[in-house]
Amino acid sequence: MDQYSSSSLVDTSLDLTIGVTRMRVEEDPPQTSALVEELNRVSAENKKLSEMLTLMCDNYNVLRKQLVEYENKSNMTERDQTSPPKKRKSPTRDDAFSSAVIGGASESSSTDQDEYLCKKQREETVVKEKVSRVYYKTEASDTTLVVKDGYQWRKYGQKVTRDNPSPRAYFKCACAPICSVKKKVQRSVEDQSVLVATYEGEHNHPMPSQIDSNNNLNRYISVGGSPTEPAAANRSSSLTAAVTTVDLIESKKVTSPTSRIDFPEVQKLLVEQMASSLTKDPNFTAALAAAVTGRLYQQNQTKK
DNA sequence: CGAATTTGACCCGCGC
DNA sequence: GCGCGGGTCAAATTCG
Repeated sequence: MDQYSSSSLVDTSLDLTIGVTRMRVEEDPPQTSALVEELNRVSAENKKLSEMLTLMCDNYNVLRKQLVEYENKSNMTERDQTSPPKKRKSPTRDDAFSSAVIGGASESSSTDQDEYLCKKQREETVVKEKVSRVYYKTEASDTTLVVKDGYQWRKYGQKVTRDNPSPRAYFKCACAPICSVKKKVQRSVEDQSVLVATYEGEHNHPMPSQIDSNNNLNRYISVGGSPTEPAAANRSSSLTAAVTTVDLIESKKVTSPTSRIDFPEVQKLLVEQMASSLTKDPNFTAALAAAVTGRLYQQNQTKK
């Protein structure tokens, strides 16, 4: 949580004015004023957007605090009730394998007692397992149930469930059985463009995409939990998109910090590339739309 | 040709 | 006990 609140302090400005203003002034005075005006307008807009984003982050933090408090309260009451979890435990060989390895009792013939112990261990691990849900905004036309969260997954099943007409895809972490994290991905009933990913468990290894930091995946800024845990419960899709964009901007900012200072032509090129890649990037447009609609919604709420 | 994905069969918990 | 439904397995298929 603190990690995220710190992210709200991050300078989200696109900083599109870098050196360009000075460059133009020297070259072509008649056009400069218009360009400067345009740049000022864009940076003002940019400033507004970053303010909105900061505001949204703050609001999110407040909401999240409330949610955590609420969850803590409900967990306390759940603990009082001694009834075991109703949901069926995954009776996978992975679980049996892991519990056997942890217990150091592999290759033994399974007696009833062993089975019972395994079952008990399984129950305990399931109770301990972190289950979190993450919403991803995608194109409605995009029929794939692929969520680029930075980790590598292996699909092991797909099912159409009763409560939702769209199929649910089942994934295991590609590092299984070392990492026993699973996720389910299904389109939201309410909004087909929203993918709901349910994560079970925590990764015990770093995110593979961290090595390749320049790819444009839907990377996360961890809001809660461990840094390797991508999911945080009940994150809104708009926020995810906004967060992605902040991340994206930041990554683009650090692409070539030295060339920005030294070479005006490179600066110009960089700015153009940045602008074009941002406008082409669906994540950016989605984040922008989310930020604006969020703000509008907020204004409507305050008016009422 | 090996790895990844698809998909029908199967397993198991739960409600009736 | 039986059927339903969610979850998993594994053979078949596709892909790079």
